[in-house]
Amino acid sequence: MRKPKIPDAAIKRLPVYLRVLEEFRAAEVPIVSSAELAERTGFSPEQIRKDLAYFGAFGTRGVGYDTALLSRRISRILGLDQGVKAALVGAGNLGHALARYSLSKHKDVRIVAIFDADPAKIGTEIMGVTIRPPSELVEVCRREGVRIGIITVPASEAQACAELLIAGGVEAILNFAPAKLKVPEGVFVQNIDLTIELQSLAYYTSASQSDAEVSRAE
Amino acid sequence: MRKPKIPDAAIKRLPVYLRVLEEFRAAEVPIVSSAELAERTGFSPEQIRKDLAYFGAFGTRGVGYDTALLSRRISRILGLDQGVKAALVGAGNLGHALARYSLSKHKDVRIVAIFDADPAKIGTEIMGVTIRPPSELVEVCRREGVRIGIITVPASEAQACAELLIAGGVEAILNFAPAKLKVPEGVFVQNIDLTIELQSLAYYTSASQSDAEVSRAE
DNA sequence: AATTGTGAAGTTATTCACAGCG
DNA sequence: CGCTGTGAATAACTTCACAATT
Repeated sequence: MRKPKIPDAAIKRLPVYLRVLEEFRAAEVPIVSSAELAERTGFSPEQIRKDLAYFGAFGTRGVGYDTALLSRRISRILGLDQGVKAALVGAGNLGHALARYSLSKHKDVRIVAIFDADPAKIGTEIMGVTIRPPSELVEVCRREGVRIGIITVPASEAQACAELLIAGGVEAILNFAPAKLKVPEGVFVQNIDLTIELQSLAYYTSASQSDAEVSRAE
Repeated sequence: MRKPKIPDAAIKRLPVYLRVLEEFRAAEVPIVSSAELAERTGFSPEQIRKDLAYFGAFGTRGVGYDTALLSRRISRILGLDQGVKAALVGAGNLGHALARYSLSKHKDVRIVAIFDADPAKIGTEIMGVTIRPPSELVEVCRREGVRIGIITVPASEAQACAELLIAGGVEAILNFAPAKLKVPEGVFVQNIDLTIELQSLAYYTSASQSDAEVSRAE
């Protein structure tokens, strides 16, 4: 069997298409062209067509894409059609905010378990989900069929949390801790590091460019 | 004035080097090789050398990099050495969490102003920073010399917030709202969209695709 | 007539391989 | 000898241009 090898960048765009398609669907627009999707997503029409073509031919030449059909197809490609269960580890400020945000907004990726080591938090609830001790993590994840882990603990705890999640059967991790996780082959890690985002943004500010220490010209 | 052509991806790695260098410095390690930095950051030694070489020759052949010197140089390249001021717009769950996190952790990028339209929040404080109404945004950002804007408002408000920030002199925006911001040339926007992250992670889970190549973190 | 789907060309980023230097 | 710095090769991704299709 051939390996299609689809760019990670393309996968990241699929949820954007999904969101815009839902907006069109809500507005009862039955068909959209790649040009219209481009207008709303900010990506080029060619890129959109290419991204979709990686997974098959979903459009009709001369017409466009059926919004309802394409939306379903993308959900299916991402594995969202059956619903995906996630576990959150770390109920601090950020974890708490993410849990509330996610639980209120997402239905396709649902946080079904929350873990924290703080005895004061264990037993309390965030939007109906009870906070449990890490000792229950592996068993609960296995029992619930959790596939995505979200790590919002301090950097020093992150690796241990990742290992528990993986032992619990998690295959993809969203890591907010400023730490490089070592994971076995087959586990996907996506890092979101606020410090990195803010510090790299500083570069695009005129302050960093002004006082140019020019190295050596060639 | 023209910019040298350095990959955005390389800029994003600089803060990672900075963090690891600080760890080495804290451990009183005076010199590190690109191989050691690679070990700790997860990037390849060649990539690290190339990234650093974009800005000049900071190492010593046959020896390595002076941790203190390189750390200072990277701070300077990013424009962190003078400190960078940021404004947060939207003091909801996520905004609140980010403000607390950032104010407690970051010294080089500092949130100096927080804005929210909710009258109940205006006048209250988050870690010593008073929440102000959007009507004061432009003037406060100008007066304080704010360079970075962080948007944590609902999608429907995001574009208006971006415009206020830009009117206030902001050149770089970290946008957490699920919306495509239209900004003038010269303004840099970095989007972080939790829905996109979670939905795209679902793809790397066995439920969606049977044979996937994975285990790469970014 | 209009718009998709796609090989080819172009662009950008990463890895290789080794020269250059301490 | 060891490790950096860098042109060359490779790989990854995007854009172009147009044939295919309804």
